[in-house]
Order: sequence, then C-alpha cells, then structure tokens
Amino acid sequence: MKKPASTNSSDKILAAATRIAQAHGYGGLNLRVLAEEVGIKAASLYHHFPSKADLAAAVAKRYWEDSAAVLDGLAGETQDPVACLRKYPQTFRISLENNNRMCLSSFMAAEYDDLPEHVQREVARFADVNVAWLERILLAAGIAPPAETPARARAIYAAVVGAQLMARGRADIALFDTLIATYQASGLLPA
Amino acid sequence: MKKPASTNSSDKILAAATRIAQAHGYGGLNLRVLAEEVGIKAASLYHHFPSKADLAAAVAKRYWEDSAAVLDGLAGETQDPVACLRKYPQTFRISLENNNRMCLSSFMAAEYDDLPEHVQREVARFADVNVAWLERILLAAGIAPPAETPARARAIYAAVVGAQLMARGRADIALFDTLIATYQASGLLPA
DNA sequence: ACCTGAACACCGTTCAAGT
DNA sequence: ACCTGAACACCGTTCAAGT
Repeated sequence: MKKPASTNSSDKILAAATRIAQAHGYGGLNLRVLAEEVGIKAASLYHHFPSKADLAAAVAKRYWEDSAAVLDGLAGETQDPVACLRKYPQTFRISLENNNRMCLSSFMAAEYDDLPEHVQREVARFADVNVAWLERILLAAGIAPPAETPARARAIYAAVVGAQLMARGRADIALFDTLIATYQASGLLPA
Repeated sequence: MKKPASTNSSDKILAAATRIAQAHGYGGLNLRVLAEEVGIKAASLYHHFPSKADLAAAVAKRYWEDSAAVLDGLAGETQDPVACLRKYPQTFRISLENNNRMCLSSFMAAEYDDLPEHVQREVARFADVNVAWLERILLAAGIAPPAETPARARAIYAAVVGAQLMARGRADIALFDTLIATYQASGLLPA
C-alpha cells in the first residue's frame, strides 16, 4: 500500500520539479524557485537529492514510469488496438492543455548536450517505453507487416512528438489536433 | 555587393551564437563563452547588440532567412517537385551531421515560455517559411488535393522536426534516416 | 566606434550550524 | 532526520573608464 504521492517532501519536490521542467527544461529548472514552490529553502533540496542532476534523473525516471502506467491503462480499457492508436496522441495533448507544457523527454532531448549521462539514460527510456507500447498495439492491430512494425512505431512516436513541439511553438492546441488528423489522413496513423 | 559574412564582428557574433544556440538553446547561450569564441569580452557584446534577447532575435531572423535561401536554391536546382520533397529532410539532417546539433527554431520552440516576445516571433517565422515552401512544392507535385495542402505541409514539417528531435536524443543519425524512410513508406512523404 | 574591468543581483552548490 | 544562512564561483547586465 503506497501512501499518496503528496505525503512526503521528496514526492512533492519531484512533482513540482516535473511541472517546472516540462515548461522550462533542465537548464530552466531553478532550484530556488522549486524550493519556494515546495515551501523550503534551496539548500534543503540537497537533503532529498544529492544534486540537481540526480533530482532530474529521478524526475525523468518517474516520468517514464508514469507514462508506462498510463499507456498500460489505455491498452487495458480499450481492447480494440486501432481505437488505442487513435487515442494515443491524446497522451501528448494533455501536456499542451496544461499551460502549453510539453513532454519532459522531448524538452530534454533538445537539451541533450547539457544533460548528465544518467539523465540522458532516463530520458531515452521514455521514448523506449512509448515505442515498445506502439509496437505491441501495431502488431495486435495488424496495421503493418511485422517486419516493419518497429520502424512504424518509431515514426509514429517521432511524428507525434514533432506535432507537440510545433503546436507549443505557436501555443496552439488546435494545430496539434490538425496535425494528428493529417497523420491519420495520410496513413501514418490509422484513421 | 555584400562583404563575406565573417568580415565584421557582428557577423562573427551571429555565426558563433547560432552554433551555440543550436546545441544549447537560448538559455544555454552563455555570453561569456560566446564572447571568448569571438575573441572579445562579454561586456563588448553589448556594443553590437543591446541585450541577449536582441542578439537571439537577430540570430533567429538570420536563421530563417538562410533557410529560405537554401529552400529556394533547392527548388531552383531540382525542378521535379517530387524530387524536391525527397530532398527536403536533408536540410534537417545537416544539423545532426554537425555535431548532433538541431534546428534552432525547434530548440527555441521548446523554450517558448522563456523567450522574449520578439524572439518568439522570429522563431515562428522559420516554421512559416518551411511550411510555405512545402505548400508550394506539394501543389506543384499535385500530391494532395489543393484544399488539403496547407495541412499536409504542416504535417510534413512537424514530422521531420520530430524525427530530428528523436534522433538527437539518441545521437543517432541512422535513426533519422529510418524515420524519414518510414514517413515515405507510410505515404506522409512521397516515396 | 569599440573594448574593458569591476560591480550588481542572480544561479548551483557547499557547509557549518541549528532543531 | 531535516532545515537554514552565509558563502563560493558563475550567470546576464551595467557603467565608468579607457583607446
């Protein structure tokens, strides 16, 4: 039985850090601002995480774990794999709905050069989780020949990520929806 | 008759700042590092640009101007519009070839929340230029019904941008090539 | 016209000191 | 066990002072 995430300080720090990083990235994650949001001083953060790098790694790890849970939930409640694929882009739409935020891993993929190595690893895991899920659903849907499924899964992930990035750059959720609809019309995603 | 770009200091600053921003973004553009690369002190940068924000706006402006020139050159030398569309992703591949760098406008689209307003405007122009070019070529190629051309142009741009971001996050150019090939196989881009 | 050193308030981080 | 103020070297920026 896990306690609710907001019970202890480390969880509050992770939650607040995630929100900040989705809007400002790793470089833009200001520890004094984060600390204030949690109600402590910046120096106190170091009692919970040994460094900003380790905090970011923990944030990125929890981020892909949560994503995996959401995707499994989606697959569980939506048995039809084609319907699953239609709903998949929604998981990226939610970030945009949340104050024009974006996927943490996309932001950090851009910041690749400035990320500590173990943060890079956790960031890559998010893409891995998404691609693996897409492969599984694509196979179940029988959309592409099995040999082409891995490539197709990666293409869908990249395209959805790109749609989110372009829509964020315009602060325009409707653009995201149009892009996804066009992916569907063009055959990249099932209509 | 314009002098070569490297002749005066402002141009050297713009060129160096562009390279840095393509790797580290707006937030990661360190003025002391930039100044050293140009061979002056950070304080001297303010004689050429009134602020980091104005420097970044100038960088982003030149960036989309250069992109427009490259795309016009491509359309000029490659008369067949379908062949043009096949070569288009190459313009994004070049950044990855250059030390795993990425499109300046993609990076800054991620940093949207932290950009001064006039930088946001110049960043958006890059996407505008690319989308307008794609619309023109798509129409010439007769690939999609004219009514669907604007949406298709945006979808291609977003997908290519996403492919670059995903490949950068893995420092893997081969992944970029696979993604583009899959876009072509799925019908988003002409094969 | 262009450059500079020194200073400002702000970053991540450390540490001695508190409860 | 957890928090803090003060300090460190580093950021963007300013400015008086140099050529």
